[in-house]
Amino acid sequence: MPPILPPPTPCAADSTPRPAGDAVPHRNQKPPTHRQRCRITTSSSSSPLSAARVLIANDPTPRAFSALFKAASSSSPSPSLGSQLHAQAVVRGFLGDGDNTILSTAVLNFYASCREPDLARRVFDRMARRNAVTWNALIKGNHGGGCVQELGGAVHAQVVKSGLDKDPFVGASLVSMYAATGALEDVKVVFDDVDTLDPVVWSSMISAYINCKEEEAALLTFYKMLCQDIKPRQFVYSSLFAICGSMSMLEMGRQVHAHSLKNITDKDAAMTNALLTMYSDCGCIDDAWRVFESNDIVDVISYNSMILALGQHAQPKEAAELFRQMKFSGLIPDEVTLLNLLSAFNHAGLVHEGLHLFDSMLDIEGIKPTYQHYACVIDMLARSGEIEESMKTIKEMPFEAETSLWRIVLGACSKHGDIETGMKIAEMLFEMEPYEPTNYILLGNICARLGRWVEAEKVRSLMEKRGIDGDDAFSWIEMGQTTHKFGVDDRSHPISEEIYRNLDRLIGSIKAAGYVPDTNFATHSTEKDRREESLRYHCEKLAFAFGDLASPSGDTLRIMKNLRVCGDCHSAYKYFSLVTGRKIVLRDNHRFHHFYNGACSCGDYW
DNA sequence: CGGGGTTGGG
Repeated sequence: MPPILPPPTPCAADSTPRPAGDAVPHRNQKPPTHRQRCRITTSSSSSPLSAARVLIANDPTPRAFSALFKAASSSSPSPSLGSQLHAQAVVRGFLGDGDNTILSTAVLNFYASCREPDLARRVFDRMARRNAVTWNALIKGNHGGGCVQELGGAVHAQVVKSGLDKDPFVGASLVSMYAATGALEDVKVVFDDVDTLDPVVWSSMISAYINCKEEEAALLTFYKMLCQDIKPRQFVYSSLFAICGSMSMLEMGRQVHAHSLKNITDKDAAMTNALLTMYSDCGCIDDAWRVFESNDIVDVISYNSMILALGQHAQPKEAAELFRQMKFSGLIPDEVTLLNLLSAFNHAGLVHEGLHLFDSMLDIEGIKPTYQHYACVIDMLARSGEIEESMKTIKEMPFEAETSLWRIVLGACSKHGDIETGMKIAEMLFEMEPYEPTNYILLGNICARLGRWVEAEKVRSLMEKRGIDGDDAFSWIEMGQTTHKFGVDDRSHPISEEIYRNLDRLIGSIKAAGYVPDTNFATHSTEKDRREESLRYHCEKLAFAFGDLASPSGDTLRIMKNLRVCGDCHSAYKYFSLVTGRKIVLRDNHRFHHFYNGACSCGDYW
């Protein structure tokens, strides 16, 4: 028999001061009525452990057990607490042979939320009767539990046999179960069989497409849903905002925002947070601020999202100020908060502030640095030129460095021309992941920056010999309803000739203003004038030349690039903003650059 | 007793 619940003395999980009004029976109190016994457990769902003590101290009903399991499932479930409760219920004979579908389902659901599919399965097998809810709980235990392939299909077959595949609750669960493993074909089968007039099934279908990286299909599903006259709820809008943000579809994002204002009256933190992030991801930090400030449901994630956004948009001071405001408002920062603030300092090269925060994390904020925090600080040290210090930190940290972290340091070596350390790391990386193109490109860049063109060429030919190809660079810009995409030297655009003419004109005027092409960034050619030529038609320059042509002068241009912006283009953009008087927001794969009046918000540190 | 969403960016 498993141990019974711990005695009601303070323990690690329950040492926090008890909030006023929490249900703790006083010694001289009358025993609670049956009604009260049910209510006690549900009202103290914020503290399952203390609720559990209350329950066991009194005379619990099966119904009370159910409520307790429910409470325990929602807030970071603890498997040990669950199994103890389970044992208590067994002792009382509540899970005997009789009809106890409701309590059994509650137990089942508890194990499911703890990701204990085996235990869940055992409870399920012992149940005398099963209904849609039971099946649903079992399915929930399957995805995320890691045994989906083996069990998922079998469960699905059983569900079909019992005729419950029409049930929208079960359908929604099955959809997300299959989506978790990327089994889109199975998702579609479930979706077609289920009663699709249910809004949640549509919602889970949209999420399924997002999980499987089919963003367009997700949007299409949204349209189909509207055509069926189904009113979207907050869940759907948060998914859509996430899509629009990740794809930088500002126009679409604004439309979905307007749509949500018409359809959603009650506020919802998750939806608003997604909206905030959408505007930030589309380069509109001001709109993100507006959403944040007009939001009266502000939670930790709201602050985290806004601090992240400010960091990405090169506003570390504002991020730090918001962090203070967050603590002042009584919200407790979590590890993501600290990570986002650290990364805000990192983006801006505020090494001193970053190190100070990192060193005081545990003592002042009570948060133990995770691997991510270390990686951020190591990135910060390396990029600011403290490569030795960053190597030391890697050795000292209580985690094993992953290849992505080594790659960051390699990038820093390239930036600071540390060829020795760079070579060492590159060799190690070639061993660990011989087919990762970035490693070759970074090492090639180190050689190129030091003018060692022969060695740079060697790295390139090695890449070719191994059949490795880097990602093609491309940039895109939204104009009204259309997205215009440009590759390097791309001439496929319908008005390509005009674009090239405009770019030549622009380059002429920025050269007159003092722009000098930085040929260090042209690694594809060894002769100097060929190198300059190869820089001239980089995709981000083409995108700007097009945007400048296609929009009224003075408009802000928002341009995206799939890779990190090249140094020469960064310099050219500063001059572009000077000679055209435009504001330019450039999003690369890492952060945002705001160009205005000849300068960039990143202060040339990136 | 039940289903769907948001932050950390690779």
